[in-house]
Amino acid sequence: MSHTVGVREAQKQKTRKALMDAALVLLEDQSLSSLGLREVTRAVGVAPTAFYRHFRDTADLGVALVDEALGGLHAVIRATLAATGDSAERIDSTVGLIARHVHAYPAHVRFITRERHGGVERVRTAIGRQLSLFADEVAAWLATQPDCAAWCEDDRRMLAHVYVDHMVMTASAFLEAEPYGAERVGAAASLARRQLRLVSLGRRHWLD
Amino acid sequence: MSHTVGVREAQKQKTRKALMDAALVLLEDQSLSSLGLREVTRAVGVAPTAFYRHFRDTADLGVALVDEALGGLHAVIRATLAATGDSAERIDSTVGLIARHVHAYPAHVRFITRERHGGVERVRTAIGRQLSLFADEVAAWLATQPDCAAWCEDDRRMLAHVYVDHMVMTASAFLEAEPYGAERVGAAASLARRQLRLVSLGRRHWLD
DNA sequence: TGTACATCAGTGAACGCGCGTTCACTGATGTAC
DNA sequence: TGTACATCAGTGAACGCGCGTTCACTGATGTAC
Repeated sequence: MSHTVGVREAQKQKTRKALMDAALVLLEDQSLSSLGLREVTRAVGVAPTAFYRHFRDTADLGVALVDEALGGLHAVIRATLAATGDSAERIDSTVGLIARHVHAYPAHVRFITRERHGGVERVRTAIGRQLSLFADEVAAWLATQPDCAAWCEDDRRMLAHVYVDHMVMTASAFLEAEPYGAERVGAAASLARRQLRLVSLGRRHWLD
Repeated sequence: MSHTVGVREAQKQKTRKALMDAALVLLEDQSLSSLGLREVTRAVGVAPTAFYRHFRDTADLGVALVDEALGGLHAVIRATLAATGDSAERIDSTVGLIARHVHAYPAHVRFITRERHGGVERVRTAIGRQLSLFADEVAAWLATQPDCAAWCEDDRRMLAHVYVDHMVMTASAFLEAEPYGAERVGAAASLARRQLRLVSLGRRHWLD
């Protein structure tokens, strides 16, 4: 039942993707706020004016990058939450998942951590909205967990917030560790696991 | 014994400060990576070339802003750690302190959260170094606390890291809440306090 | 205290350059019959 | 299947503009005697 797109539309999507990929590379050592439209088209090998066929401006491209970077993670998060196992197993597999994701999509992760508090409002808002949706999903899942069922809604949101922030910070830590080799990546993983253990302990004794 | 600086040196420092203040204002809706030297001098009302009497480039100005924003906080942190009181009192006063600091220096706080993962390496490094020093101080203090004395050094650094990250995140949350009024600021404070309570509980049961 | 010289923060003109945006265009793809 | 017209992704020239950096300068402040 897949809709076959025409040759023209396929080529258009290909150029659009090329612009987004080139932007991600250029954003490795600058912020979106200083990214030039001509830089991006030059990197792709198209005329500067071609940019306007795809995006209104670089902020618009940034919003598209947010969707590409975070849009697909909702399913991953839901799957991670649905997984079974005791606390230690869940922590290990979650941290492993983050490590693999950062390794597979380093430029996307860098973009998100850089622009989360960056200088382009529309992009900051887009990232904030996605992270807020992640927190919603985690909070809804917490409501189904025996140990949190009795918590007030606000406290569950607080904890969900902690988990989401921790995920972003851990991804960022992995990114910083990568260039220094496996040892530093392992240290980042160990740090992340112990932090999650601390949170687990706090969670277990929240209603004491 | 205070050294009296000459008129010329005093005037130079005044211009330097004016450049830094103007930059902070301009950085409220852009990143350092796109801040122009001419923008800054225009805002101050000096010739573009005057900039070079104070800074090599805008990255250099950024590093100076990092020192201005974070350099003075070491004493504040040490004082906060040295304060007495039970866990709840300490949490309340710490969160209150952060709230007041953000209210007093919003532009500095925005600058730090924006550039912590921003596009200018030298500035990122300068911020990372300062935050790492904060973590050192917190870790050293934890070593003096009865409940953490038996922890391994790595675990104390982990917890110190959590406290420092939480401080930065809370400052950023206050900053985002401010324009929406006292209610949102109060919610941010409540969130921060409960997160610290969660950490306290985890800490108390770490060696169980 | 007064004088003669040195220092140096800030000036203003000039430069080459890349920027974002406009416009009319081209030619391959899509569509109707 | 073939033809005639419409669509539209990408082009290339042109524009005015602000950028970072250079340079020789000015004139107030500092210093030595």
